[in-house]
Formats: sequence, structure tokens, C-alpha cells
Amino acid sequence: MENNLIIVESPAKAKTIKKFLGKDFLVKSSFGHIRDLEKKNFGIEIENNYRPQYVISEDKKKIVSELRKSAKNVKIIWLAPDEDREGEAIAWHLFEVLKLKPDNTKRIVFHEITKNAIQNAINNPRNIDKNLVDAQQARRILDRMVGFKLSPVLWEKIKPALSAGRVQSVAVRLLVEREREIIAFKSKSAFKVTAIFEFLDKNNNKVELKAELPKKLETKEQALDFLNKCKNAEFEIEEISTKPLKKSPSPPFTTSTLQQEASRKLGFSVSQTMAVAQKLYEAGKITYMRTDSVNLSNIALTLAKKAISDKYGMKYSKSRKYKTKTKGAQEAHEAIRPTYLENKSVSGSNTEQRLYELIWKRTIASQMSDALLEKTTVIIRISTMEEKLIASGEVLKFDGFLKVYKVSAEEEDQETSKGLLPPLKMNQKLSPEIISATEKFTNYPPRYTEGSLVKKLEELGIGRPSTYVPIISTIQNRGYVVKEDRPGKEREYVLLSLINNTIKKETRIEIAGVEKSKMFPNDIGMVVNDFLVEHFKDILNFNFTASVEKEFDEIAAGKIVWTEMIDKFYRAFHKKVEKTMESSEWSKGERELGTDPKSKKIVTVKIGRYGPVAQLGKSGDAQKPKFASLLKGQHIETIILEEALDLFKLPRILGKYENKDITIGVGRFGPYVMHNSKFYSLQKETDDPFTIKMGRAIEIIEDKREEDRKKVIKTFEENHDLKILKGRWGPYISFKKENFKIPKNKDAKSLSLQNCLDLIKNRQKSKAKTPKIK
DNA sequence: CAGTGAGCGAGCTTCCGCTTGACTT
Repeated sequence: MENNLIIVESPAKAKTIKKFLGKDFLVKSSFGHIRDLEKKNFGIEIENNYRPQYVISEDKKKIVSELRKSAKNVKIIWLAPDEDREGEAIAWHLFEVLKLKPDNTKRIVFHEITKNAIQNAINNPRNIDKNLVDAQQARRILDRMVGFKLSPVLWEKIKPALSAGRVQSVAVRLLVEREREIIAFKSKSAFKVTAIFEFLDKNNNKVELKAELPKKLETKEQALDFLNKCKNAEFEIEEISTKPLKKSPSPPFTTSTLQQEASRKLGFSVSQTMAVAQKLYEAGKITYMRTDSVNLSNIALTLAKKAISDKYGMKYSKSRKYKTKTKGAQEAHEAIRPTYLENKSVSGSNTEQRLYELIWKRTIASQMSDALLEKTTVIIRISTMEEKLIASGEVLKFDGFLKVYKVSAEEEDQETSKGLLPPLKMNQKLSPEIISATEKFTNYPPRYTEGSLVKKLEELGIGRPSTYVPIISTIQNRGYVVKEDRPGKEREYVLLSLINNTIKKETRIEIAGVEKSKMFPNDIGMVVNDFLVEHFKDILNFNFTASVEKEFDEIAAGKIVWTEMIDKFYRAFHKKVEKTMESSEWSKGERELGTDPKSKKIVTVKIGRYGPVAQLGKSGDAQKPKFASLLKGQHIETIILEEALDLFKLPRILGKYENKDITIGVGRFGPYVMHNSKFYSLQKETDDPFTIKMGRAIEIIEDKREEDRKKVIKTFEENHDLKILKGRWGPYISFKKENFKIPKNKDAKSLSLQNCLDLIKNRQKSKAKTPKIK
């Protein structure tokens, strides 16, 4: 029987620690927090000096009782959660819930999981830091107050089941404000001049030199004027200069930078990255994946140095220490790094291997030498004017860290690929092959991706590594935002080119504004945001978290008492909640678009009971107003009168097919063709419900019929309700509008009717057995 | 695949941070 019990948060950590400790230590995990505020009745006794009502979480009851049992059988209990605010609170809750005694309970912390670090921690125990715990309680209680007082205001004033919170509401605000910037953005165009010179080098090889005019020309006239002056001009090299350039590696990964890079380089979503990282962590292949620290342990530094000199040579190695700059970082862990830096790759699924390799490269690169480059700039004189053309190129002199890790382009602006320049001489004469002036449009500010949103939140000190994934899913689940692709629009641009002293004018078409996996605010997100910003400005302020964090720090330092801080906050906050409940209007984001020329009625758009809707006429009028839902892609903020009027033209009857009406309409699942009371979806990109013709409608119907025929794998004469069909996840049984899985080891084609019926019966039985929780 | 804000009105929704399962139609 062991004499010691160590409790940590994570089972994977427990497993690792166990290896370093002798038989006398029992190592267990609490699986994170074990208690939380009661959900019913607010969980805070306002009248009793904000006394928190803690309850053991349903899914932790079993763990708590196990821990209680273990604690009884040992002499000393070591509480070893992380050394940050939340970790301290976990230790304190454990102390309270397990009814531990001060004389045989010790609080220890370690920053890396090594035998030495753990031994060192055990030799230097301390008591639970109650001030730090109080800071956490204040954080928890403030979040509950904000969330559980604000959300009901939204239910009352906008729509049921909405939510607001210190973190999520600011995340939505960022997206809404960016969207408005984009809506208001006016694109300007200017002309970019590039020249290509061709000449023969000393080996008589044809070489090209590409040069640019550093400033853009504002108008087409200026561009034409410039090209005209280039006619019969002489071009000559005026200056060649080189200067050395240095590039340094990025720090090793934190949760947020890993999420961004995995998204950019591997195309992973934020949640996918975390799921894969969790697997690697559980397998002992990487360190903990939820961290805000860029710090590497001394062991890691030594391992990195050895791995780099073994693989690439000593001159590639350079030990570096990185400092965390992020606001509010708690740094309870190391940066995310491979546990064994000598392993460049690992076994596992394809995604695991790729993510591991990314982590390995980034970690190793962070401990490598700078890359050294030489940048050459060539200035070309034009005989007919003052302006100069500039060509530049880069040569890599020493690759350094670039040997393993290419820095990914932060923003897309990589127009000129900088390569080697051909050998050139001072005063060398050049003759242009082509000089062109291309019309370029300024771009609106970029929409957020999941990763860039996380980055922004982190910069503002909002949210924690463990919450980035939940934040993103919450704001989507509430319908405030969607992540999606949107097609671009065609745009004309002018291309002027000077070839053989003649100017050619062309108009070309480019696709602009294509969006891939971007976060877009929905109408409801905008309405909720506007409401919150109007009535709860301070909480929606981007600095709100930072300023309360300062107060939490003071609580942790013992300078202020947590109940006093909370009292001050709550009094002011609660007054605002009450005032808003009483006085504010129903908020539906209504916008008037204009008057229908036919009926002379007013057209408005707003959030209706079932989502964004257009309304023709006023609700008080003698004639009841007409309503029509907005289509996907239409928004209250941007829809115009003509588009809204079109909505009232549906549903419309196109004609007859097989003696039945064909009707076009828009329903819950988007635009449809209805025929013989069956629905067929229109193609998202190609079909327009307002203009679709009979022929195309019939085509859609026939296509769907054909597809359905192909889906059928097997039918049975004896029972027409039952079919074996081919679906997205393989074959399945369809029976009276319900679908049933076919076990992987069974061949769908050879199933008999009886087999199928058995499978159905089995599923129904197992379903009945599953007890309903919650 | 329809309805579009109160003329019956129960009982519910909701926060942020720590952790991993169990569950996959």
C-alpha cells in the first residue's frame, strides 16, 4: 500500500509522472475542475456577500469518490495541478471536497515533467495560495454574472435561447465590425507598372530582367502618359547595390500559433488541430497542447542542440530563449514541442504524422541559426523622365533555420517572387520587351478565419488556450456567425501595354473576393451585437477583459478582497440590466428599404420569428402585410429594394409536367422545384429561382430520379418499404423513413430481407436500452 | 419546404475554464 497520493489534472500527465516515482506513490488525476457553480438559481448568493454555491459536476462524481477513497488510505496527499489561477483553484476544491487535513496535505508544482523537477517539487512543498484561489473565484463569478444576467435580457428583447458572455460577445463584435468595414469599403484602383527587359548574357543565353515602378499611377491617363513617354526612351542601369539581410526563426508553438499554422499549412480547422494534438500528447509524443508559453525547458534546449548538430552540423545550431508577450499569459506549461526531439517523424495516422512534423520543424527551427540573404537592388534610368524603374532580387547565402521551416506568408501580398537577378553592369543599356500598366484594385480588410480570430482574441487577452475551440463553436451554434466559402465576383480591369513602341489597350476580367473558410456574421449576430454594444458598452469593450484581469491580479497579490471587487462590479452592472429590461425596445434590426412602386407599400427587412424576413406593408394596415424569408446570402444590412421585391414573387407556378404543376419556391432548405408534392433542390451556384425555365426544372427532376435509381443497391419483392441504399457513409437500410446502419463486416448485397429486419430490431433494442441523461 | 412578435402559455434556454470520454446518423 502506498503512503503518498499525488493528484494532477490530466491522466496522461499522471501516467508520465508515475514512471518517475517509486512504489510509494499513487498518482491520480482529477480530470480538470471537479466542482462548478450550481446552474440553477444562479449559483451565487447575492444577499450573502456573493457566496458561491458549488456543486460537484455530474460527470466527476465517480472520480471524486475514488479520490476520496484513495486519500483515506495514504499518509500524505500532494496536490499538483498547474501553477496558475485555475490550477490553484482545482487544488483548493480538491482540498475542500476531499475533506483533506492541512497537516498531511501539501501543494506542489513543477514546470516540466522530469524526475529532477518532480523530486525538486516534492522537496519544496507549500500551502494553497488562497489569494490566487480567490482571484479564480472572482473570475468565475464575474463570468457567471455576465453570462447569466445578460443572456435572459436577449431572450426577452430579441429571441429565446440566445447567449452573451465576456468572451463570446467580444468575439462576435470583432467579426461584426470587420464585416461592416468590408461593407463600407470603397475599392480604389491604380495602375501598377512593370517592365520586362531581355538581353543576351556573355554566354549568349537569353535572360530576363523584371523591373517595377515603385509608386502606382492613379489614373488611366497618367498610365497612358507614362507609356507614351517610354516610347523611344533609353533605359540604362544607373545603380546596383547589395545589402545583407537576416531572417530569424519564429518561436516554438503555443496553442494559438499551432492552430494558425496548422490551418495555413495543413488546412486543419482549429478543432481538428486540437483533436490531433491531443492524440499525440496522449501517446507521449508531444508536450501539453494547451499552453500560452513559448518557453522551452533546459532539457529541450539540450536535446534540440544535439538533434540539430547531428542532422545538420554545429553551424546550424543556435540556442535561443523566447519570451511570451501575450497579455494575461499564465505560462503553466512549456511551449508545444516533441517530447523526443531526435524523432523527426512518428508513427500514427496521416494527420498525426503531419501535425507532428510541423511541430518538430517549428521547434527545431526555433533553435537554429539565422538565415543570411543578400538583397540586390537595381535602379534603371529612363531617358525621357525623372521616374526610375527598380528591379530587386534576393540570394540565399546561408539557409540556417530555413533548412527545416519555411515561414508561411502571413498575408497574401506576395506579388513579386524575388529570385536571383541576372549579371548586370553599371551603365548597361537595356531595351524593353514589354512595359505594362495593370489596373489593380485595393482590397477590403481580410475577413477572419478561425485561426486569425483566435490570434486576435489572444492579442486582446481574451479567452484561454483551453477555450479557443469552444468559443468558435459557441458563436456558430448560436447562429451568430457561419464559417463558409463564398464565391468571388467578376471584375473588369484595364491592361495597357507597350510592345514595339505601340500601346495596346485591353479590358480583362478577374475574379475578386473569393473567400475560403472564413467567418461571416449572420443578421442575428449583428442585431445581438448592436443591442449589447448599445446597452452594455463597457462589457463589450475590447479592453474589458484586460481591465478585470488587472483586478484579478490585485486579488491574487492580496491587495484587494475579491468580494469587494465583485460587489463594485455587480452593483453597477445589475442596475444596467434592470434598466435595459424595463426601458429598451424589442430589437429586431429593422431597416426600411423603400416603397414598392406597384402597391406603394413600404418594404422593410428585419429579424422575424423564424429568421431574417422581408415585409411588404405595415402591420397596422387594413390589408395584412406580406412576408418572405431572405435567401441564403442575403443580409438585412446589404439587401436592396429590388432584391426584396423579388422575394414576394415566390412561390410561382412554371407550368405542367406529366400533368402536374411545377412550382418554384424557397423553403427551409433553400430554393426548390416542387412537382407531384415532391421536392427537388435547385443547384446552389447555377440556378436562380426567379429566372429558372421549364426545361431546366424538368432536368432537375429527372436528374434526381436518376440519382435515386442509382442509390438503390437492393429491393425486396415481399416488402416495398425496405430498401438497401448507397449513402454518404456506405450502404444502409432504409425502412419507413428511418435509416439503419449495416455492420462493416457484412456485405450489403447479400443481405436477405430477414437479415435486414433483424438488424432493424437489434438497433431498436439497443436504442431503448440507452438511458436518457440530462 | 410553413410560419413571420404576443388574445391559453408550462418550462426551458445562458457563462468561462479545467479535463477526457462516449457517441457518431
